[in-house]
Amino acid sequence: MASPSLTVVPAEPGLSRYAALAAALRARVIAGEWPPGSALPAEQTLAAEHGVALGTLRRALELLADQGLIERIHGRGTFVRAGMTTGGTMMRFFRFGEGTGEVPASRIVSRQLLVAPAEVARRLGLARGDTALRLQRVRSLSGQPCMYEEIWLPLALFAELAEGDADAWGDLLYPLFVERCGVHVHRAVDEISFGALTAAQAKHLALSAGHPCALVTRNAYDLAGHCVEVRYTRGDAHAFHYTVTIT
Amino acid sequence: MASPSLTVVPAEPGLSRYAALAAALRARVIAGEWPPGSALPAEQTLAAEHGVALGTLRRALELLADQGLIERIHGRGTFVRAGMTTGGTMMRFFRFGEGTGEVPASRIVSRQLLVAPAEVARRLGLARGDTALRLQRVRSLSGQPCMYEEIWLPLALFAELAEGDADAWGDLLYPLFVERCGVHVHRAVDEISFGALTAAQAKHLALSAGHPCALVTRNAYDLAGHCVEVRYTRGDAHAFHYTVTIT
DNA sequence: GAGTGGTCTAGACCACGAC
DNA sequence: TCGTGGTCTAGACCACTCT
Repeated sequence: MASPSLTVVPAEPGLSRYAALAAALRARVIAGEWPPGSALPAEQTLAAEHGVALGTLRRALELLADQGLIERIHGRGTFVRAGMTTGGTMMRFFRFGEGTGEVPASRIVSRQLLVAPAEVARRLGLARGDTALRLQRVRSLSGQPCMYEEIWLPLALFAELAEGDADAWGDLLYPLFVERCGVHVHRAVDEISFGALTAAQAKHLALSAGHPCALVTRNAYDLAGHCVEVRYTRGDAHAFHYTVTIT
Repeated sequence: MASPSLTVVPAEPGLSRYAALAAALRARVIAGEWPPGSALPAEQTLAAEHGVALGTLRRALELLADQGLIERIHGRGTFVRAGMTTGGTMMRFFRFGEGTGEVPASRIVSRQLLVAPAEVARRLGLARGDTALRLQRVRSLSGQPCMYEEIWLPLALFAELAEGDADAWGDLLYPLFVERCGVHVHRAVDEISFGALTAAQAKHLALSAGHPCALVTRNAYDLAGHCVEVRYTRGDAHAFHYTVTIT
């Protein structure tokens, strides 16, 4: 591997030094020079490598930390964020039971290789006619089904999940994605809307067909910004609640 | 008025100098020393006043800017944020028409002085039995009603709005709050949930009773953090949409 | 104690806005 | 041209973590 940028930052036009530096460091992270969870070199080292003062380097790292790319821990070091391991919970959108932080149990009810529908293909960045892995699962709290999910995964990354015992996957998918496929979900965009359950969906949730539901359509992205998962989560609309602070 | 803090920041225990400074400046802003929309003194001045280096003072101001209390404009100065004048639109939660940035027309359908229900009193911080001003209004786009709102205002601040011609208020309330009552809405917390329209509500929206609706319950706060408005906004659940980014 | 990030300082210079 | 905030530097010292 060629030595990184051992010289002065090229002073991009219209960009401050630290902003250009941050972009350069972001590129090095995305290129995999420091994998998720690993530590970056010390500030002094990075500052010397890029030929800037410590303060400028720190500004750049603060930017990346604000953007969620890295995490700085006093006394330990600067680390590439490992991704949303448990942070992406859909429970943020629903109020079931007593609202404890309990992780809902997961049961895979279907796993198929299918041609991705147009909308899914668009979201995943697949070509028309490409196949993808579709999972359907029910999530339950205290034995009560509360969410029904349809999950689409590109085969190029998740072929590993097409086989083997899905019952052994556990209740959380994102840690599984990391362990089995090396995929780190780094950011997700959730679109909320309301609709009605089909008969099939309702059955899984022990509700009646046509019952109102909240639908969360999630696009999940990796470090490089590629969409790695499309997920449709449905739950009883009456259990939906979400809080937003406007400033 | 006593001279502010002309001496060194007292180095609060467990707080960095700039954090303590930010707290001190925040207190001065909330006390009204610099009203919303007005400019703070220059960095050099403030740094001298508080006996810190420029860099430290800047750190404090950056904190307050991140928190949305002040706004820094290169070449012009540092200003106390004037509040959400148009930024608080409920249209962020709905998809009506072609999704233009159009401001919905407002029609006040009722204005009454009523004893605040328990929940409203709690949210507004009123005593049991206190009266409040209740507005009901319909908001329309291209003549089509799309949102129905019930708005509760504490009389102590909004007595001015209990009289006069409400038809002359215009389509936005927050600018009216500033002009007529000197109340700046600085922050709002919106809780989203789902329900069904009562017959009365449905009538205003040209829908049928029991139609599914999205309900946005807003608490609006002023600079000092006091709740100055409670608002219940209802709209057709099928028009609801909202996007959240998770990191 | 060695190594990490966090704070604070002092000063130079640049970029922007208003007059 | 002047006053404002924004950038960059260089260095000292503090606070936290690990061993």
